[in-house]
Amino acid sequence: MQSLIEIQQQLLPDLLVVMRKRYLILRQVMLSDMIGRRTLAASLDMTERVLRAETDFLKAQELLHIDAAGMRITEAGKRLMEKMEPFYKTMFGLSELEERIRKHFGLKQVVIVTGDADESPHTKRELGRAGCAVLSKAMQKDDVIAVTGGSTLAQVANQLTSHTPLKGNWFVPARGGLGESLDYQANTIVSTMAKRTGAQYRMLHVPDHLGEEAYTSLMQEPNVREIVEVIRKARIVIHGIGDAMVMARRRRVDAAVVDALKAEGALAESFGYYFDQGGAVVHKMLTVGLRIEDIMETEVVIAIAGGRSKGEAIAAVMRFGHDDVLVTDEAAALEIAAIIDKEEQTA
Amino acid sequence: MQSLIEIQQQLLPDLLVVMRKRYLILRQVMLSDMIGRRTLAASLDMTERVLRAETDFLKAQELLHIDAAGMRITEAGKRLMEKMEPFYKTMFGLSELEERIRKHFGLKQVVIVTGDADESPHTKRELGRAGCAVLSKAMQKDDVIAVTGGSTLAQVANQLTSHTPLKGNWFVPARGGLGESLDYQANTIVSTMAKRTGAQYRMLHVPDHLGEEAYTSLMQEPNVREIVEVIRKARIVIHGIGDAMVMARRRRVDAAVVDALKAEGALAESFGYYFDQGGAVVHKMLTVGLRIEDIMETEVVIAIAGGRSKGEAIAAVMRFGHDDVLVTDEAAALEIAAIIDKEEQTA
DNA sequence: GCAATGCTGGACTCAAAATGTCCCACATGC
DNA sequence: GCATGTGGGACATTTTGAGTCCAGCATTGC
Repeated sequence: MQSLIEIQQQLLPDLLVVMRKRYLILRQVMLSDMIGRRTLAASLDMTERVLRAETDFLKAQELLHIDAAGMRITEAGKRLMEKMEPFYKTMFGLSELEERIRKHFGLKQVVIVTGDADESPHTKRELGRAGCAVLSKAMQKDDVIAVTGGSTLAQVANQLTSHTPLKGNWFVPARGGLGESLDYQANTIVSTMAKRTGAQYRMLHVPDHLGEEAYTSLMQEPNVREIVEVIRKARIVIHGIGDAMVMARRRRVDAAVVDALKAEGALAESFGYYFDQGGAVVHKMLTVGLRIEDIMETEVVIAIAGGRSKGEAIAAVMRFGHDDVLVTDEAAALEIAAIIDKEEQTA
Repeated sequence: MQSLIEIQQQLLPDLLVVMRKRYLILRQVMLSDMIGRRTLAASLDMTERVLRAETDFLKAQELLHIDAAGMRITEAGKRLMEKMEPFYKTMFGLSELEERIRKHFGLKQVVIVTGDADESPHTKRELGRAGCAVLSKAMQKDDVIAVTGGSTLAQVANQLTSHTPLKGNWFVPARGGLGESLDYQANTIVSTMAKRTGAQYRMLHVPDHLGEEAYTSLMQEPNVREIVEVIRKARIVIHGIGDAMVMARRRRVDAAVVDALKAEGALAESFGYYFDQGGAVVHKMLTVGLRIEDIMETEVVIAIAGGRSKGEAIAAVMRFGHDDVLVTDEAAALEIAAIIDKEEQTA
């Protein structure tokens, strides 16, 4: 059964979307006994016209009965609902999760792939693939796309393709270099992405973490300045999310700062900033790269991260509230949902 | 699994059509090893442009590899085909049958509903439903629709509906009265159909079978003449199909004629004519109703009949070659397919 | 019995997607 | 090197989809 769904997903990706839509309409009608089009549209968050097209269809299938008094479900419709019950969760569980998380954080879109990126490399690859799809859709002509480092972003870079090379697009690193391995450096990822899509790119050959003095002098450099200006006006940002402590270690932040982070409850790290549980920035660093105020003005901010262990960190960054799209995996999504649950209970 | 497919067939028949289309493209590409767009379009009976839209999609899904030399299926595509194999028949078996029969008899459309009308009243009802759908789609403004008698047509009549009453349409009986029960009389059916759709109707109060003398004198009658003229210019004809001997008995044809029919190999009866295995008319009767030459000029001829026992008769009438649409059931369709098989083997 | 409300379905407009048609540059095999 | 067949770009046109209103009708509450 699962296998049939997988096949169908490949052959017509929006099958489940349509199916879910029709199912929800039918269910809502069933629960409402008798209901009008406008009321139904409102309760399902659809425009009247779209709903109408669907109800016309369901009527033609004789799953719905429509007359001047309103709509009600037919016997055949009820039977269909019953038969569908056992499939619902496997089929739409993820869509349900996506919608839940999307609404809770006020995002534009949430994409969840099956599995746990912590455990399976396959899931990590799928995560990358999903990220590519989202990014490709967001890209337009002559865009500047700022990219962070990390293994997940590297995964995205390795799978990015473009049918038609758009020379007008620029990939730039969001921040300077970290102490990470070369493969996961923002610079490396940026160059891979550009090469794979036939786009242009610029690198930022500067350490990410700087003292005030170094910062001022670097920003005097014309060629640094120039690229930084490009970075700060990026229309799209795509970034990973990490655990605060893990990242601090990887960045070789000194012990005093680590203690400070701990004290302030830093949970997550993303594009160089540290966030606490409530999504507040607990640690700011002077950077030549993308600053928090740039992010706030970026048109499309895409977060991509997966794995059960990252759930908490992802929730923290989402709460920060300036992301538009979240790409994650099932394990992380379930963690996030649990956090939402807990919060809603105490509230 | 079976059940999931049934659900989908109800909830998204439109998407399954798309799915089949994509499957067939992929299969054809696989079988052809490497093939070009135009060649492929020709072998699949599609226009180049729609095929292109589909191949672009399949390429994006990485199921198809396209380069300057042509297209070939990818590894992922092959795997998909394999995984799909076991589902294909349950999902598209009927579509396949439809297409096969359609092509063989050169019809415009074939519709097959599941089941056997001989055995299950439910299938008979479904047959009627499908007939309604076809008829509704064919009807235009100010059409004249000629209708024959029979239980299947009665079933159609009882389920016909119209969203908007079109006063301009006329339903007329194709032929005069038979010795059948009132419910199955063409006149009765015509009146039901007209009432249910808000259309007009005329009846033909004349016995179907006439001697030459009676014919001539009846045709002198102005009011008979008038309605006969309307009948003969019908744009749509919808008719049932019966077994020749059963119909002859029901019509109380005299023994001599029955023997003649037998001798000539009459197999099927439809709109008052008897057909042999090859679709040739073996018995002509003088009629005030629709004549064979009128049928030949009718724009839309719809045949509707089901049940395993009718398979042979349906095939015979189809071979006659002036039908455009056939609505039948699975059992009859399988019979028809078997007949086609046999014939193709001897050929 | 009547007014008010809520319902569907038709109509219209506008935008977007699908489709039919050509043509060009290019690979490939003869 | 030529003929054939390939994908892909371009563009006009048709079809479809969607937003918005409103008329006509049934039901309900008074």
